[in-house]
Amino acid sequence: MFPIDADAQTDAVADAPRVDDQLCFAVYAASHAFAKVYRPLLAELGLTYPQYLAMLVLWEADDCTVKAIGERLGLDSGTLTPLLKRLEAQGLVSRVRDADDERQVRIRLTPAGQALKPRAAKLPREIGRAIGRPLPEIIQLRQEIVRLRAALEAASA
Amino acid sequence: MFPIDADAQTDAVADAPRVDDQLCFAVYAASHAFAKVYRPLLAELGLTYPQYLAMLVLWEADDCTVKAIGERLGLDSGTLTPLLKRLEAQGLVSRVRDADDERQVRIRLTPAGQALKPRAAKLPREIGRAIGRPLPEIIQLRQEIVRLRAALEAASA
DNA sequence: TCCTATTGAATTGCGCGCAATCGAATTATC
DNA sequence: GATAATTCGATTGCGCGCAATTCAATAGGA
Repeated sequence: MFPIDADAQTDAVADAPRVDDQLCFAVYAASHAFAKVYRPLLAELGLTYPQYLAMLVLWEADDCTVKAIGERLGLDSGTLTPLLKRLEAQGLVSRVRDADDERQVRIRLTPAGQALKPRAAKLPREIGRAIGRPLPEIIQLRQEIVRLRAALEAASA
Repeated sequence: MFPIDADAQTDAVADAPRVDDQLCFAVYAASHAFAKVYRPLLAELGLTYPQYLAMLVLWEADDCTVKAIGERLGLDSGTLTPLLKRLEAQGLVSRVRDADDERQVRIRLTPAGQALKPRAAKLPREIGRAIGRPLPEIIQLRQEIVRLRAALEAASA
């Protein structure tokens, strides 16, 4: 028994771990599985999954800078700039340079972006039904994954 | 309290959920956090994270078809074909059409690909230390995430 | 046997995701 | 106030990840 990534491998030391035993792979596969469930539902709103995450941030706190969204989601400008431009092209957000600090670009919801909120709000509950497990369990699982993320981020810092 | 994706939101029905409360986001962020920890370690081996996953499959069972790797990792040919070509370009695998069924392409480790195995085998344990939690906990967490993935895949099928 | 359906890869197109770099704007130092 | 360092965002390049299409090879049925 070794503390191998996350897994229960018990074989000889020189053996490569089995992919199915890896915690990292379990998380990787679960993330893809989530995306696969969300994709068709989000397609009805004209959003991709990362675009949905950005909209979640804005629905919670409108008028953010790109940096603020990036910190919240863990994404950098190389990802967010084109993503936000696509949202702008769809008429869901506006992108204007801040008058006080022209380095910053403020992202604001348009009326169309606001209008999407109630439709999006119905979405997570549908997913919740799909998971089909009691809510307290789900909440606790989320907490443990959040702690896992924190430990990993501490390790890579 | 609603079964919202995965989260503990308690606000009014019309409100969009908060991103931090979402299980899907926790998993998404944890997956990125894993990638960030693995990336510099894998860079020493000249591999990306998905390439590492493909190599794990091959180290466990050499001489696979593209389809077999895809089923194991949940990836399709659009992702795997160029990925495997890059591994071939690095001299880690060979890609040859099966003589019996010329539709299939068999992927085999080269000596260089085999030689990478013991170096890669040391990797997960380093990560395990980074996580810094008792192994039984980790194993149980992995199990729950595997079950979550299964529920999601059942829902999107 | 011929015809059809199916299967396995490859290809194309688009959208992340990140490292590296750049340029403009701001702040700090002198 | 000139200079240097920092900050924010955009850009480029590369590698996934997936949907959709294409093509060759195989399997099945009349």
